[in-house]
Amino acid sequence: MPRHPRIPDAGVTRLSLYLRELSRLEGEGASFVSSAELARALTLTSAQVRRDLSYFGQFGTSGRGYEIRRLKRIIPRILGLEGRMWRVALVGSGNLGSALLAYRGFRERGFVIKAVFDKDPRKVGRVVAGQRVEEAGWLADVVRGRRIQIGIIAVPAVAAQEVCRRLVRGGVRAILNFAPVSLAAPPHVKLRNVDLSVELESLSYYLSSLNANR
Amino acid sequence: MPRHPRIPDAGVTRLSLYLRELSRLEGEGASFVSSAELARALTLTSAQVRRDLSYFGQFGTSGRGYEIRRLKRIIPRILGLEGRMWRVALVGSGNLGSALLAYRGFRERGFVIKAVFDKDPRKVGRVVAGQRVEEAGWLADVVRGRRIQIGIIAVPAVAAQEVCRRLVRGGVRAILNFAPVSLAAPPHVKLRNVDLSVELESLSYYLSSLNANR
DNA sequence: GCCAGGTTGTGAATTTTTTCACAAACTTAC
DNA sequence: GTAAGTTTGTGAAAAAATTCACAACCTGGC
Ligand SMILES: NC(=O)c1ccc[n+]([C@@H]2O[C@H](COP(=O)([O-])OP(=O)(O)OC[C@H]3O[C@@H](n4cnc5c(N)ncnc54)[C@H](O)[C@@H]3O)[C@@H](O)[C@H]2O)c1
Ligand SMILES: NC(=O)c1ccc[n+]([C@@H]2O[C@H](COP(=O)([O-])OP(=O)(O)OC[C@H]3O[C@@H](n4cnc5c(N)ncnc54)[C@H](O)[C@@H]3O)[C@@H](O)[C@H]2O)c1
Repeated sequence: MPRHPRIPDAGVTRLSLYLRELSRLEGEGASFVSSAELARALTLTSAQVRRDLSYFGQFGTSGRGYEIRRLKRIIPRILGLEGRMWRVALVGSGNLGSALLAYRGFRERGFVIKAVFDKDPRKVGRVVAGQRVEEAGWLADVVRGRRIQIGIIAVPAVAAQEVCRRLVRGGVRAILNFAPVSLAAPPHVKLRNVDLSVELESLSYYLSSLNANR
Repeated sequence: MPRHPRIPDAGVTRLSLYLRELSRLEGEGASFVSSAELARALTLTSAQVRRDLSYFGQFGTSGRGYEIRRLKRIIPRILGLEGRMWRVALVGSGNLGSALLAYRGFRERGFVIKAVFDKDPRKVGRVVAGQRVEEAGWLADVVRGRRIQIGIIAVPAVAAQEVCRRLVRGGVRAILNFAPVSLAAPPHVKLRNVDLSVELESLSYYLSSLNANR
């Protein structure tokens, strides 16, 4: 199987968005979609859509656009979602962790939570959304034992680096971090941060009347 | 007061990260920080740090670096966080909405939730984290009446566009959207999306062995 | 006052990402 | 079969973002 070319980071994100949009279009009964339509729905340019897809092959038909069913098979393949479930560990079953755990959308997209950890003895043993919360002490061993590949960190900032270390020790190769700290991890581990305060602050920047740009 | 220059979108995000990091450094007793240190902590380059800051003025001292207390006053000013609280409406008090509502971090960063809406009669009237959940029917009027500037959408995807419309009608000028749909809003409204499935899928892309790049 | 060491701010160069623009390809209608 | 109308895929151009690299500057020691 061919090695994929270098696509911009933002391009990978857009592939996911195309996939989401394709499902919606299919639900509406459409069978083909043009780059222009897709672009309009996602506020991009049609050239961008075509370029993103062209990194991976030629999937369109001149004069018709892209066959939705075809793209819906191809994009998951590109994203590494085809015919598999990624095994995920969630660390921290507090407010945010519980919301993530209850969310059914992840499974539909190919991610299944195989372990939930907390260090609070009052939470350990509880069953949340069908998952038993486990003692964080054995995190690394459990993660390794269950062949978990992705970790989600939803613990307070002070604990996040230590949790990250344990996840890495357990062998995960990717981490989604919700704690507002910058984590250090070895280069073979892909880190991704979601910081909601940062998102709001960015809105603030654009709101504040001084920055009337855009 | 001078109009700010055009800084890359990612640069705005980094300003928030600098601010976060500065608080940490201050907590450790530091009083100056160099661009190289800041860069190391956030896995950026020192040139990038200097460039980002230089868009807004000259805040450093050759040979010493940046005075932490000074930067901690200046960055909030740039981000529009100085001496004010942004008034926020949260729509949807389900799993995710409740987690957001309970989060104390937003207030510390200058965002205060002034209204919470839900359309489920069983949820309306409940008090979550000190906030009474209100009937979503009057959303636009309430938002306008309380002079709310930012909306957070935490409702199911199918309801998100309608909620967006109402928020806009109520006069918000920025929206943080958690629903996995692409929203349409007038150009004066700044939209920002957080799609956690997209984040996971991006991790999947980098994990999947076909993409050994990076 | 001078020197050694360290760091900024920023033009210029480079790299990355996006957009333009059009030949080639396909579709539909007649 | 042909013509009119679409839309792709992609070189080439443009724009945007990042990095290089260094003069200028500041500090602290002596
Ligand atoms: N709740 C939100 O909406 C929100 C918003 C933005 C950011 N965040 C961030 O997400 C993270 C979690 O937030 P939350 O609101 O769920 O906090 P929370 O306090 O409700 O939950 C944190 C959970 O982590 C557990 N924990 C602490 N240390 C641990 C460890 N070493 N190992 C395992 N578990 C441990 C705690 O027992 C608790 O159950 C925090 O870093 C927070 O800053 C949350
Ligand atoms: N929970 C998560 O971890 C998670 C993760 C990723 C994405 N999301 C997205 O975030 C959104 C919320 O997720 P959730 O898990 O909290 O869902 P949820 O079903 O727990 O909560 C949704 C809430 O919105 C309310 N609601 C529905 N229509 C409404 C309307 N028109 N006006 C006002 N309120 C309305 C419902 O009554 C409910 O209380 C969804 O779009 C979901 O896809 C959630």
